[in-house]
Amino acid sequence: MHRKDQLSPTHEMYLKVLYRLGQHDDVARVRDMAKGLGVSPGTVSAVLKKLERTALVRHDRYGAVTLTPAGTAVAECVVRRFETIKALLTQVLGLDPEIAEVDACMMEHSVSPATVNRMARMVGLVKAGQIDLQAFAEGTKRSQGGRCCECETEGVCQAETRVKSEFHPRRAASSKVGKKVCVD
Amino acid sequence: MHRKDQLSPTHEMYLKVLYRLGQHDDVARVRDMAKGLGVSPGTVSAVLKKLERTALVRHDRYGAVTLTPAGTAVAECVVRRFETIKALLTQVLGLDPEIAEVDACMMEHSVSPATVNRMARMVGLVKAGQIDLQAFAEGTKRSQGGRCCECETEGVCQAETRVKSEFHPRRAASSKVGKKVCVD
DNA sequence: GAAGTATGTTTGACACGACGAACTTTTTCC
DNA sequence: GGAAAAAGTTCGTCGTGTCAAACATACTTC
Repeated sequence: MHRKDQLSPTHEMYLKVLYRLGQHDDVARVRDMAKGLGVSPGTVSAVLKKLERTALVRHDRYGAVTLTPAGTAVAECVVRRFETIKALLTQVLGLDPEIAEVDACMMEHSVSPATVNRMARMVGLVKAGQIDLQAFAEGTKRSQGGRCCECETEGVCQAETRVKSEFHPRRAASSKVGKKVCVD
Repeated sequence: MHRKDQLSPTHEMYLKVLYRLGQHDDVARVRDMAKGLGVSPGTVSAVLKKLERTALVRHDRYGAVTLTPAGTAVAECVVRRFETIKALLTQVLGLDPEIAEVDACMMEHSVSPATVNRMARMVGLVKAGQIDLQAFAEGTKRSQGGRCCECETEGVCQAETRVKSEFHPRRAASSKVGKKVCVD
């Protein structure tokens, strides 16, 4: 499904987590990445090998993991996309930050540049008060609840939200928060 | 990566394509699905088998493929999500429909119900003229171009847009439209 | 400095979603 | 109604991303 000339969402996540770890701690290690990604250390080892082959990370055997300049550039792209999407979801659509993070984390890997760009501009204008969201803010209290609010069909809907793991909202420390069923 | 209790994006796409085919033609066949999904007939056969086991589709050997009521419900959920996201992207963010479709098709499988709900409401208010996007509409002409407009870093950015296949914008009949590099 | 614990790596296995090629059925059309 | 073409299925294979378990290395601590 994914193209050879492009990083997979998975690989982008590895870079992003590495980037975030670099901001918090001095050195990142396999263990930290595994924790941040909700994945086993063995898996991290394997993926790191590929990322090293493409010169996006440097990995001292049994030692520290660091981003190369190229890897950093990619990670920054991903983080920037994430922040923009999250800002749109929270500041324009008024979503709960937790939900916004999960959604943004899924979108950040494949959303088009044009879309991110528009999102950023929209956020900017809203923040600058040039677009008035008063009408939207009203009546936002409801529809936050636990049911599937998006569709009217009866039957099962796949929609679901989950607890986020430290840096990887999409990989839920194996605990789902709410399974929702279309009943309205 | 995907959970047992939830359909994978792939399976949702199969259902969606089947749904769309059902609207256009009388009966859907493997060939049509393969075409619509940009995938080989063998792959369709295999996936259909799984979808049949979970009672989402009915498939007469060497014959027609149809959605069960449960499958229809899921497909309708997906289509509804798609339409809502696309509407937000085009009508609120002013994106080109082609781009909006590609992006919406990627988001439709994992966006949370809460988010879709907010999107729908936002679209509604904008359409009803209760939110004024005049400020946004101005200055929208630029930033549509061929460069990576979302990030300032030098180096390579994974951002890319592609031609959509008939029903599956994400699986581009193997032709990329533009590879973009962060140069700004 | 040796033991015990933390961390990392390797290996073998698995499910998924995809392909191509060989084969089978169905359809078409002289 | 039989041959040729089109459609569908099956089979073997592949790459990805994952795990658990066995093994290797590094770090602590006495």
